[in-house]
Amino acid sequence: MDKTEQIFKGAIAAFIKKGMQASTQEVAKEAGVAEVTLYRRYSTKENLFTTVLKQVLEKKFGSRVLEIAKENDTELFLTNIIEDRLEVLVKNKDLVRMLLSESLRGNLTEKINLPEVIFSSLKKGLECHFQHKNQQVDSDFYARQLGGIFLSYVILPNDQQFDKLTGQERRELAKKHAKSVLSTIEEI
Amino acid sequence: MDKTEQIFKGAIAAFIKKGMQASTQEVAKEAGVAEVTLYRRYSTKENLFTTVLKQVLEKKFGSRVLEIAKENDTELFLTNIIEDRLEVLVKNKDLVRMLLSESLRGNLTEKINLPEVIFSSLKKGLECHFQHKNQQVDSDFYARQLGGIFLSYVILPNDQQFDKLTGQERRELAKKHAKSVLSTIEEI
DNA sequence: TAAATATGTAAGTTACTACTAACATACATA
DNA sequence: TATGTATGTTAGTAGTAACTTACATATTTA
Repeated sequence: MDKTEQIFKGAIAAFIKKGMQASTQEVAKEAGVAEVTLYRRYSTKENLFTTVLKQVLEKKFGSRVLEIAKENDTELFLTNIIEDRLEVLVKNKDLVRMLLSESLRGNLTEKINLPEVIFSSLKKGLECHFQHKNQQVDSDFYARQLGGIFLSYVILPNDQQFDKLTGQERRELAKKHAKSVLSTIEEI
Repeated sequence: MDKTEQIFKGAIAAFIKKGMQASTQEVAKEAGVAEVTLYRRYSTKENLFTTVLKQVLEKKFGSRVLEIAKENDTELFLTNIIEDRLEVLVKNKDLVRMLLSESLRGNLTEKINLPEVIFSSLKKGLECHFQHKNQQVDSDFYARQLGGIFLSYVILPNDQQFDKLTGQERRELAKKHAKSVLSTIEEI
């Protein structure tokens, strides 16, 4: 019965449904809390959302990228990162879509600007991996390539639901994408 | 001084700035037209926007995909399609971002749902191309791959502005992406 | 137990916005 | 010239939403 948790869950639910346009009334209702409580705690609607989203972003999308980057085999590294991030993003598809939508509108501050966060995190991972290998690559290009893969599964219509694939199938899909990225790296 | 054109331009300007949340007042101001004129012509704000956007979408994003698909060499076909669509999308980046944002929110009807439009148009192009070549490929997968490339340039931050590349540089970039896609096709 | 703190209720303020109505004016056409 | 049509101006309606205030009640803490 932690009020804070109630508010967080309510805010996220409302946010997923309507984005930042969700009214404080709706948030209060979802949370089972008085509207004025939200204002006493967070002062403004905007502050409420950014506070909540910042925390959720860390919790749900907390980056394992740097850890994965330690893998020495590049194809394996790419496969792992694709598999890992794709799983997280697709699992939280509705939330991700709202975050993207609001980011595109410029409503979200830097720390919760999802494209920014995704891109820079991937870039760091790539830099880390290839530094280990003493290999020079255009990390911007490959971060973009990876980011594009993730975006495509979240934004483009997907009939053959990623969710419904078995672990094995997902791994193969990730590997396929990894090879595609790798092919351009080896070009250099 | 065509009023219709004024209204279209004003509506698009307002839409780019604020999305469907743009008020009719703002549209009227941008267009240099009385607010009530909008209602007399389009009845509702929603109708105004969908009418305007549908037309703009056709005019600016009119698909050359099928034409390009006739190219017999697959690498060339991919390079051409990537170069062509990337140019159009990046040139209209602000508009595209708003369209994506609204599509993600589910505010736009089918005909102007940009992810849908992009994906299905790419898919058709791929099917057309490979049918000519009597080759069987997973067009869903490759349409997704191409779509991901486009999305990455519109959504992800890009410091080395695509806009500022020369024609030659763009072509090389497109070719690089094309080869990446091709590498997974040849896997089969 | 007493005081401080967190919450709920209810009402209100202010500002915005989609949309309408009434009337006036400009312009083209018959 | 007379009439219809497109537009502008102004005012208004009704609904919504962010945020505030005042007061009552519950819960925690000292």
